[in-house]
Formats: sequence, C-alpha cells, structure tokens
Amino acid sequence: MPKQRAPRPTLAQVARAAGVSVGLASMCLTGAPGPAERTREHVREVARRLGYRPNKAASVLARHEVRRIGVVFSLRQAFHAQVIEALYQATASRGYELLLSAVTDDRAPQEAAEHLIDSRCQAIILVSTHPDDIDVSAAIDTVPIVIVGSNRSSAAISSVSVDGWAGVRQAMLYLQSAGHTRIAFADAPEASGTVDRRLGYESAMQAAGTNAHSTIVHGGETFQSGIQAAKRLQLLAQLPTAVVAHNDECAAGIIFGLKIRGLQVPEHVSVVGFDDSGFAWQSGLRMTTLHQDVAQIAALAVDEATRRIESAAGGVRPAEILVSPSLRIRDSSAPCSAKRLTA
Amino acid sequence: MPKQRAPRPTLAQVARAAGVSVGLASMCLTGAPGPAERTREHVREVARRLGYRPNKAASVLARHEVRRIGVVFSLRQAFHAQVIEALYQATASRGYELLLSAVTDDRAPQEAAEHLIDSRCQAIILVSTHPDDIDVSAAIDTVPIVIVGSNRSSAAISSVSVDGWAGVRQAMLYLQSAGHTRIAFADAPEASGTVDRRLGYESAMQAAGTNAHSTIVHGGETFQSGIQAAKRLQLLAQLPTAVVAHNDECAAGIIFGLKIRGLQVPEHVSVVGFDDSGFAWQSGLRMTTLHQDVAQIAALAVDEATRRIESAAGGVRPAEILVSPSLRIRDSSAPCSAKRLTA
DNA sequence: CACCCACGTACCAAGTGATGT
DNA sequence: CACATCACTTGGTACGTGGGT
Repeated sequence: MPKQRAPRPTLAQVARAAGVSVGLASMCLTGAPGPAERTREHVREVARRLGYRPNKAASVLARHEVRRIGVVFSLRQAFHAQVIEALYQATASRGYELLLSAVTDDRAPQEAAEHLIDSRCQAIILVSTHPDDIDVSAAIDTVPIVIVGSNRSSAAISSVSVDGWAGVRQAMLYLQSAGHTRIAFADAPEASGTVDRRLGYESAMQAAGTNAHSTIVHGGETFQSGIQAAKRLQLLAQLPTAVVAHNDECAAGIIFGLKIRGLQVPEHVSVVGFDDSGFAWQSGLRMTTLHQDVAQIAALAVDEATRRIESAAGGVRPAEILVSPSLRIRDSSAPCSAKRLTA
Repeated sequence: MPKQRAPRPTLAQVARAAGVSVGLASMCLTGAPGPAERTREHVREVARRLGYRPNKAASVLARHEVRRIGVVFSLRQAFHAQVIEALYQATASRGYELLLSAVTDDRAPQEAAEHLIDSRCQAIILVSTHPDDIDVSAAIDTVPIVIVGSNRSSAAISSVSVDGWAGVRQAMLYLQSAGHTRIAFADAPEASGTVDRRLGYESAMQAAGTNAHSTIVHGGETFQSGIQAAKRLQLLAQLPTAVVAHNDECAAGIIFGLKIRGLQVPEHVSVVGFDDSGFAWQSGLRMTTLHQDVAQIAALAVDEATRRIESAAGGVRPAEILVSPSLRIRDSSAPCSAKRLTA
C-alpha cells in the first residue's frame, strides 16, 4: 500500500514548528553567526524531525555567491570518468558543488554547456580529448572555461593537460637505455593530444643518432584499433623491439594482438602505454605506462577555475598548465635481449 | 586582454528593452498562449540580441511543474554510461530534464540521491548492478524511485531489469540445438543479476537430460577476471565445448584467455556473452551475446517514473518490469564439430 | 548603555491568473 | 474580444531594526 507522498516541508514550516522566524531558522541551519547555540540546536532538531531539506533552487536564487562549477564530459571514455571522480573530490574540498552535463550523440557540447550556464555555474570545466569539442563559443564570454586534456588554451580559455612530449621522451629514454633501438610509435591522429607525444618520440629517435629510424603506425585510441595495429607492426620489414602507444587502450590492444599472433610481451616486444587508466591493470596485465595523476589534474583544474571566478572583474588572464606524467615500469617492458626476431 | 565578464541579462531587462511588461515577456518566451504573434517575435528577437538565457533556479522555483528526473549512477561501469545516454534521449523526448549525480568512493548513493532531491527532481532512477546501492531509504518517501538493472523492487520501489533467466535459456537452446552438450557457465556472485542467469543455465542443463552435467566456474564481471576464468576452464577434467558468461567483459576475457593458451574461439570453444555492451564489438571480436536494448530499457524506466510522478497522490503501486534480451549470433560461437579436444 | 538575539522584510528571477483597456 | 499589465507566488538569504536583559 503506497504511502501518500508528503509534500516537502519548507523553511517557513520548520520555523513555525520551532516557534521562530524564518530568517532566524535560516541562520540556524546554514551555520551563519548570530543565533544562540540553544536556539540553533533546537531549530536543527525540529528540521530533522520534519525531514526538512533546503530547496536548492531557492537557495541558489537568493544567495549571492553560488559556489558551483560545471563539467562537460563524454560518457564513452574511461579516462573522463576518472577525472570526474577526482573533480568531485577537488570541488568538495574547496567548498564548491559539481554539476555534471554529458555530451552524447544528440547532445552537443554546446547544449551541455548551456545547461550548466543556465544553472548558474560560475565556471565550466571541459574534459575533452577532441579539439572540436571546444565549440562552446557562446559560453566563453559568460563564464570562465577550463579545458582538461587538451592544450589548446586561448585568450579566453585555460587548459590543464599532460605534457605528452616530456612523457614520451621519458619512456623513450628508458627504452633506449635498456638497449632498444628499433622503437615504433603508435599514434592516434583522431585525438588532439597525440601530436606532442609523437613529437617527443621523433625527437628522441633523432637524438639516438642516424642508425635509428622513426617508425610510426596508426594505433588509434581503442583496444580494437590496437589489435589492428599489432597486425601492422608484424607486417613491417623488421619487427620493432619496442612500441610506445598513444594510450593504454591502444597498448593493451597491441599486447593482445601480438599474443594472438604468437609473439610474447615483453620477451619479443616491449610495449609502453600512456595514461595509466584502468586498462593498465584492469586487463590483467601489469602494463608499463605513463601515469597521469588524475587527482592532481583535477585539483589544478579546479584551482584555475576558482582563481578565475574569484577575480570577478575578469582581469585575470587564462593559464595554460602542463602536468608531467611519470613512468611506471611494470611487466610489459624489458631490456632488449638477444632473443629478438629479425623478420 | 580578457573581456569584462558581462552580468547575465534578466527577463526584466529584456522586457524593458522590448518595451513590454515582464509578464508578457515571460509568455512570449515560454510559448504560453496569449501574446500576439507580432509581439512574441519582437520579444524573442530582443532576447536573442541581448543573449538572454532564463535563470533555471528562478524558473524551477516559480514553476509548479518542474518536469525533472534525476539519475544516480556509477562512473566505473560502461553499461551505466550507455544507459545514461539512452536516458537523456528518453527524458528529452518526453519533455523532461535529466539531472546526473554520480556515485564515487567518497560519495555514497545516499548523498548522490539527496543532491537530486534537493534539486527538486520529481523521480529518481537508480542505475545499479549491486543490490546494496539501494540504501536510499531517506529518499523513498519523498519521490518515486525506479531501479534499472536489478529486480529488487519493493512496496515502494519500481524496477526495470533484464530477464536473465530467459536470456540464458535462449542462449542455451541455441547452443544445444547446435550440438553442444558440455556447456559451462561463468558466473559473477558479486553482481546481483547473476542468480537468474545461473538458474536459467541450470534449468536448461536439466532439460537436456542426464548425460549433461552442470559446470559452473567463477567468471566475474571484468575482462581481467574473465582471463582467469579461461584458466579455470582449461583445468577442468574435460574442456567444455561452449561457455555462457555472466557478461561481455567476462566473455571477452575468456576469449582472449583461451586464445593466449592456444585455443581458438569458436573452433575449440564457443563463447556467449551477455549485455551486448561496447565490449562485444569494441574489442575487435564480433561476439555472440545477449543483446539488451538500452534505449528500450531507458524508455521503460522513464515511463515508469513519469507514471508514478503523474499519479501525484501516490495511489499507483510500483511496477516490476522485465525486459527480454535477444540473442545476437556473431563470430564467437559455432556448431559443435568433431574437432573438439577431449582434455 | 551596550550587548546579544531574534524579528521582519526587502530582495532574487521567473511564472501565473485576475484585472484592466 | 484580443492583448497587455499588475500583483502575487515560489523558498531562501541577508541585513537593518528593535525588544529584552
């Protein structure tokens, strides 16, 4: 037998039940200074008894400072999910509230951002790997925007992104000092971050001297595309002794693709991923990869957002923040041994 | 040089600029009947020119009917993401707005649900695979609750879930008519939905007669655990000729686990997944699996939510809705051939 | 006469229906 | 009758004022 759904009690009702004025009740519940401790406790007790919950819409409307940040993200990417989790943490610890708005096939970034603006978010964080997600032009002169995962900041947009160049250089340095010379790179031209990573690869190959030649294959950013990349690697004139991949999904695909074709990792080929997303451990392989500190990235993004919010006049220029990933050496890489195949 | 951030124009400002009253301006913009077409167009034009966007907080507060549904979900599960995408679609087409609230390590379902209630959502959809997520007792007598993905409805909670029993029966019927007799099931005791699926398996095995014996191994719900399940399958006295897995992640793990151990799918073993989530195609293998129509599930969940919202008095009893999955036969299964291994 | 505490009330930005003209 | 206006509503917040020791 379904109960009659009780209409939510309002602050006025709580106040009446407690025998105080609405204004005083508000102060008691929000923790504002003023009320006597006895009164405060009494009002709180009454509110609890009545099951009172403040109406957010009314509160946002009345309050001057809303302390609310919105985030636009895609539901398809595991890395985004990690960032969102970290953003919840980062905003909460700074006394901000986080509002989510997802991008889907029939819900453009534009629309997602508008929802957040209409909800009076004071800043928008855009979690993105694809550069064209930045088509939120309408929002630009309304609230500060911080992009996470892409370094295309502009005169109006801040960015927090990983230093792909330095990351890949780090991986290359490690592989080279482990004796590898035939190192390939699996890129993902469809993702914006890949350019810096490839440049890091190429610069490291150049630094290694003339007998090292760059080999770039299409890797893509999914497990599936990684599997296909493994095929391409095997079809090369010479099988590389090591591969650096655009991200973990791709690296995992390469590893499984090679295994299926009878090649062992790391015995025959070393594979290094990028992100240290779930895939680096979820897939059962302890993968060598470049670790991104998601908590740190989220914290920097929120800090940048609040910085620009608090300089209300708009006198602060957007920042471009780079975070260096750190190499986590695990089981998908090893020194270059004599056991190498030559075709 | 960052521009001065312009304060958002209010309806009052639009009205003044258009030379009409606030009330009339409101009617023009919301599409309420009354205003002359000429006036309406004029006000709309002025609003556009000023970049007016309605304040959601004020709108929600003033409006009697909010038409807003909230969803609590976990960021860790790919299937949840698919459901959310479908929910956006389903709510939008019914003139409702969807609010997201994620569960994380330090954000309990309870807290996530409270955020939605405080935002005056009229119903809450809980996307969940784990039964203990249903600890939102405080919310129960405030708004209708619909659980997606678990069949534990109650006197106060509706549910929409897939019919695991019927689904697995369907897969079994297909495998058995393809000549398979040694069929194993990989379960996931940690997930709530697994029980029905296993019962479907056992009933199908019983129906097949005495010479068929049930073989249940721990499969888990992740790719990693699936890989380990492959090992367990190989250690059995007799390798099964077919395996039905709790979900796609697990099935994919089993397939790759078998491949790594030199066994081919479907030549040596047929594998059937469950969900038809991204993994069924993303991993590069066209997997035979039980397809869940996410759009349909989302639509049913929203319909149930609106049904209970609209019976404002609470006189409607919660429903328990079952959706049958449909078998998608693809490349990970085949008729039982003579080529089988016997140990 | 301070001082503390509580009160009343004017907002916030929109929506709604009765009341004009 | 068609169209526009006004006064009031929504739930809370913030601040100026006043009543009591």
